[in-house]
Amino acid sequence: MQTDIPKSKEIFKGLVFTNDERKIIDSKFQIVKVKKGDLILKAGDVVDSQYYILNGCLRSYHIDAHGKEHTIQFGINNWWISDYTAFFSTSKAVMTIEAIKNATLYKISRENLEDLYGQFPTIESYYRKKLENSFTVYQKRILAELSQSAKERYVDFITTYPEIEKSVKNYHIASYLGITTESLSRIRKELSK
Amino acid sequence: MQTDIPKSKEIFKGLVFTNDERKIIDSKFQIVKVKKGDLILKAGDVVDSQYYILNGCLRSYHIDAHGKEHTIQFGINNWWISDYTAFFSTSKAVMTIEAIKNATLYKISRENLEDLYGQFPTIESYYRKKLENSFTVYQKRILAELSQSAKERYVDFITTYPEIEKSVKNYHIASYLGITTESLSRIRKELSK
DNA sequence: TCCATTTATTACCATACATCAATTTTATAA
DNA sequence: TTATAAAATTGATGTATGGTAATAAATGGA
Repeated sequence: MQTDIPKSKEIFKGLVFTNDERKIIDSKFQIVKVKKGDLILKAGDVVDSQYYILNGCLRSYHIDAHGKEHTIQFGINNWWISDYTAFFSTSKAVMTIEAIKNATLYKISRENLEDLYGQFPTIESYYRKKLENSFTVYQKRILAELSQSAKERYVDFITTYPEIEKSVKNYHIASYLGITTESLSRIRKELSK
Repeated sequence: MQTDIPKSKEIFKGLVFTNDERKIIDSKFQIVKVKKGDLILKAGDVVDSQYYILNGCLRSYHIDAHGKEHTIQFGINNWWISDYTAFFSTSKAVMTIEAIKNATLYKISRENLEDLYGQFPTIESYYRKKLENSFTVYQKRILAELSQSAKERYVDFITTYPEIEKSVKNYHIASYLGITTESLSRIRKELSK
């Protein structure tokens, strides 16, 4: 049995709320349990929610015109995941989100999130920082793709995200780095020397 | 002589303010005129401002470990530019920002911007949307780098940003696409057939 | 534990883009 | 307008990564 920690305590770790406030916040999130292989979102879907990952592992990927998968994001413990492009613009999903391992998620709808923004400025500020941080991560990734070799990007990846490396397949990492699984295999061989 | 349009009318085109409010807002921005070749920010600088581009053309670029330049962003008419990674985190700049053409900018400091956030929720919301939009643009660029050839990315670039193409050199575009100027030249030859 | 399936590796060859070194074209300033 | 510098192009060659196919290793279910 899991101790019944309020969702708000898990999600908004740094923020302080009264018990009454926690009740309001907790009521906006819905627990979703998914099994390995499940898709929580498919390209073309309407995206009206985002997900806090309590545990497990997921990835969001795009399938290009040639049918190839490109991983945009992995998500583990304490991360958020969604198709944010679609979520922000209320357009249809271009990403698919798949559970790589069984996972427990807290789902919140755009509507409920906007309610929280209105009631709790600290929550709005929390999401703003999250967005600023994602922006920074994306910019670093663009620079890495422009300036580094596949080997360098792989070493950076496993150094920066050792926890993710444990949970995902090499072909997932390859699709994140933008190389084939064969090339990644050759890189790994090189590095093992 | 230029008609004296309030800065706030240029910058926050969709938003409605009273004359008194406009005075407050306008007082937070400072006009900066730069000449072709000027740098408004250098790698290593403290970044405490961002810039609205009234006219002209700028680019922000990163110089990698091998001394190569990688353009992250171009900015023209009505765009914003800064080293946002540094601006958000109050860390030192990793980007250099250069005027490609003479330009007129409206500069706002982090402090003044936060004042405006406090006084005008619509301004805070304006910047949030801007950030969401940049996030989306970055994600598209990551996907393009992962899934498209240099030729495809070049065609997309000149189709999406015809105004920018007019103002910048081919080697600027090459550094944005992540290829050499020689490769871009070959791609252009191919396309002209 | 064993079999079936998934995942990773390897070899061989192909291709996109990089590098280097001219050379030509275009822009700029005296 | 001419001289000079900056930018773009071209050719020859190198290299990183891709594609295909076969095999090996690891994983997971009966």
